[in-house]
Amino acid sequence: MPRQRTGDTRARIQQAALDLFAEQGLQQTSLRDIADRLGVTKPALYYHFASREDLLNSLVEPLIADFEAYAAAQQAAAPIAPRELLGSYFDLAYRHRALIQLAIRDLSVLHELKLAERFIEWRGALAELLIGTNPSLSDVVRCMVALGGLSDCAVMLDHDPVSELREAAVEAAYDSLGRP
Amino acid sequence: MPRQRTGDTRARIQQAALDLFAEQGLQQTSLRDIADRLGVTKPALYYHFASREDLLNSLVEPLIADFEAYAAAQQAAAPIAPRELLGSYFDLAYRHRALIQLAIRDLSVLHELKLAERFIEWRGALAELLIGTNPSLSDVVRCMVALGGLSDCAVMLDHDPVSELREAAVEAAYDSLGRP
DNA sequence: GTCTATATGCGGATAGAC
DNA sequence: GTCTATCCGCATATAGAC
Repeated sequence: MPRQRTGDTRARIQQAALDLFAEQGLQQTSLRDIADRLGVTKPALYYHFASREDLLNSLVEPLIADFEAYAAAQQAAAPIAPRELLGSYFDLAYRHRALIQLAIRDLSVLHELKLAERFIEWRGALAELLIGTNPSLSDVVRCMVALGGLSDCAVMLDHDPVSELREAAVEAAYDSLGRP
Repeated sequence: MPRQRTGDTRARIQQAALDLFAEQGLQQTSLRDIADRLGVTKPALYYHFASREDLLNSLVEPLIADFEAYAAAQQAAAPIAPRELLGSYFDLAYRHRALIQLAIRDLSVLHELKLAERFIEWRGALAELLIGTNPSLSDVVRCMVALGGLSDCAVMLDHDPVSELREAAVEAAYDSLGRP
């Protein structure tokens, strides 16, 4: 098949960046690495992105939008059955597993992209839907085990069949909540 | 109080390094940062450590030794009641929470320190004690939620009273295993 | 859109004086 | 034990030709 006509360079840069980040980490990947992978020179990248940070932001924007919308939707739909919330949270994490894997592998990404506070916000909102506004220490612990476990599984076991993985993860997370 | 007489510079460097790593991440902390914090110059550090890597290794050695000994001891003592294993694993993680926090915040630390394979080994050994040698996907998932949740709690909720935290975390982890 | 050439700064690391 | 001075390499980023 023929190469696409034009305008795909920006997207190719983004894909090369994601690939390299996954292979060797974000901090360890320079603009030179990205340019080399594409067979162009560094300055070429600056035609498509104003700076390294600009490139990074363009990669994370979709995730931010999706998480933001998800948190808002869940809050609007409250109260929700725990199992349902856990399931949709698994789906969300699975959908963005590539970037989350990156963030897990190198959490300082969160700081570099100023995502840390947002993540805490989103997580807090979900936790409130699960365990209310005045949780005991035990509630907080169970919630952390449940939500943390879900994203861990979605990200680290993604070579297994999704549907089975989802079911097993939701079940384990639900059990960790300790409901009778 | 008077400054300590001598010989504490090495330890002061290590402490400054740990503080800065916790504040701004390992990759983002240069030898210059460390030297500045102590009010000395970079070359001074090289009198006490052969290289940056040498400094890093000196920080992680105690953790390695402790984990190695723990994994061996647990394997030797098999079979162990799950609750007991989860509890002692919590204690281990809590004991080393400063460094684990670092590793969690920036997993590439594990690669930089060649700790990744060891961690997988240790975790695998513990998992085997919990779920045997031929686990189903559901077993693997539950085990990941349980062990991951324990260390998450030990590290991220360490401002709460330890004994209560430990009890709650072990209980949540045990429940996530789904034993009847 | 992509190139060559270059500016500028910071990283780890060493030599050698005090 | 700590300093000043310095080397080297690689990072991001820009100027200006094609």
